[in-house]
Amino acid sequence: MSDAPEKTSFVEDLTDQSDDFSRWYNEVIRKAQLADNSPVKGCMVIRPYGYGIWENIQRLLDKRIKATGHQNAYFPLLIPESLLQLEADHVEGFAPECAWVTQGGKEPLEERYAIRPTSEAIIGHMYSKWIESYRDLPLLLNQWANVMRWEKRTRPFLRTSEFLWQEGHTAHASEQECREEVMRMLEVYREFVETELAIPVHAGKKSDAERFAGAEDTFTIEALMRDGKALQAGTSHHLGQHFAKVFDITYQDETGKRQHVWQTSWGVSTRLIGALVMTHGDDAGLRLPPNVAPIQAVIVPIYRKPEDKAAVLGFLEQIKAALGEKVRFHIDDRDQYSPGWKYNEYEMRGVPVRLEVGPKDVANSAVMSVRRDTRAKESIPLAQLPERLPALLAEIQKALFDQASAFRDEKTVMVQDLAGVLAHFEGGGSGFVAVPWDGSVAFEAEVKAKAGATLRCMPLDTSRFASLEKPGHRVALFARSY
RNA sequence: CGGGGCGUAGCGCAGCCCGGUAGCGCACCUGGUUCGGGACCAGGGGGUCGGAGGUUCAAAUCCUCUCGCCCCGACCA
Repeated sequence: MSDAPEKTSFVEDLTDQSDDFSRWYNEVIRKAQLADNSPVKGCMVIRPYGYGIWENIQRLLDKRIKATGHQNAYFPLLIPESLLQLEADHVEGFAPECAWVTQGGKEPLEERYAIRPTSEAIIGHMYSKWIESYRDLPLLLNQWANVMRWEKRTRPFLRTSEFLWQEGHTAHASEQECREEVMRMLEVYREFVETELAIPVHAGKKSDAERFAGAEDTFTIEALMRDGKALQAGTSHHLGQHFAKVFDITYQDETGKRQHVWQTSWGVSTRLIGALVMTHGDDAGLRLPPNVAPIQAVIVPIYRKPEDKAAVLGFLEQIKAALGEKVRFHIDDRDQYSPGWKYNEYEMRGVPVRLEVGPKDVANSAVMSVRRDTRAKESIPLAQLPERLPALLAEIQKALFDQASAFRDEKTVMVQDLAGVLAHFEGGGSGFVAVPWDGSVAFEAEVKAKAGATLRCMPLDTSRFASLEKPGHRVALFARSY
């Protein structure tokens, strides 16, 4: 082992990231069994391992959504066309990518239904019935659901025709309260994504050009993938009173006056799984952050002789008892695969820690742990395992975040003007380019036309961009993106 | 939706140009030996060539249409 030639990858048959990042991405998703293509265009099947990540995302985010006062509910999949059309910008934004139900059984429908591309319309309609008094506000609902957008170009997790997400929809009595909610949920997303997914993000405001269809303001968290492209990882929208006016969502205030509510909506989707893959993955495959990894530690028993097998399997019982519910572990005792095969398999699937248990370990009453991220080995005495393993997982979680942060910072450059932005991208640069921006639409359009990069956001935290401060300007981050 | 590429066994590919009804590697099954970084030997199963139509005595191979996937672009979580 230690005297063997240093290999950067033990995995065969996986394209290197540097050779073809897209291909690497598709292969990892397929080989790690996160998802598979289905017979329906742009629709993937999320396999148990991929869905396990989603379940962990759901669990950890749902806790935060509830902790901030929201309740879950469920609204219908189908939205009558007339409802969707009420908000002009909204329908203009989404109609081109709606799938329509036009027939029920053998009868054509009187009015066609859109398969929801998002639920503002149907929820707005219901809110108008439920909200009467200031005492009914704020109304804070969230739903976990699937939505469908007829995308021209799809990619597993990043852009699928059908995807899973949560969408929060809230109604408030005042604009200020509404804006506070928008920022509160943006912060929930930022904290969640950085803490649980170990993905550093820039939280900021979208430009008018990049805003959500029908929103007054859109805020976003922007992550950076290993290939230098940005990915919008979550959004929080200030909807103002647009939807309230068209859906007639009003309440009587303390003085008996009729007022329109102020609304927000916010969501993250299964795209986060794609972000996870592209933020942490390496040439050997996935590297999952322990907090969301379906399997945090895989135990590989090793034995040769029958008496070794009995001893090892007996020792595994002690390990199981010691670990209990402390970590999500899996014992791979399949006989048809060699230990070496299993090492490679679980590294490719991104399991954070591998625990090797062979005769030597049994003799020492210890297990040999190997980190996925660094391949660092450490023998852990059984007695210390219940303490040491969770600590090790926490170290890996932090290491992945630190590594991604360092990469992101290294790939964030500062320039002073439009020429600087163009020079960066035309010179083959990638990543984020921070620049003082006066709000000029022409500036934004030129970057898009010449460099293929868009304004990802105007970061809220500009502390790191102090050198770009300029009167009448805001710092803007440009990047090529997914 | 525009440009390009590709659909042959579960996966990766060859065969197609010069029609004669499929082959390789891995995977899979059985038996045995193995097992601390993708083990080895022997035996075995599996496809009618994305789909539809056409040309032909004969089509994976030629023609038309269609569906899907990948890459680049425009649009978007």
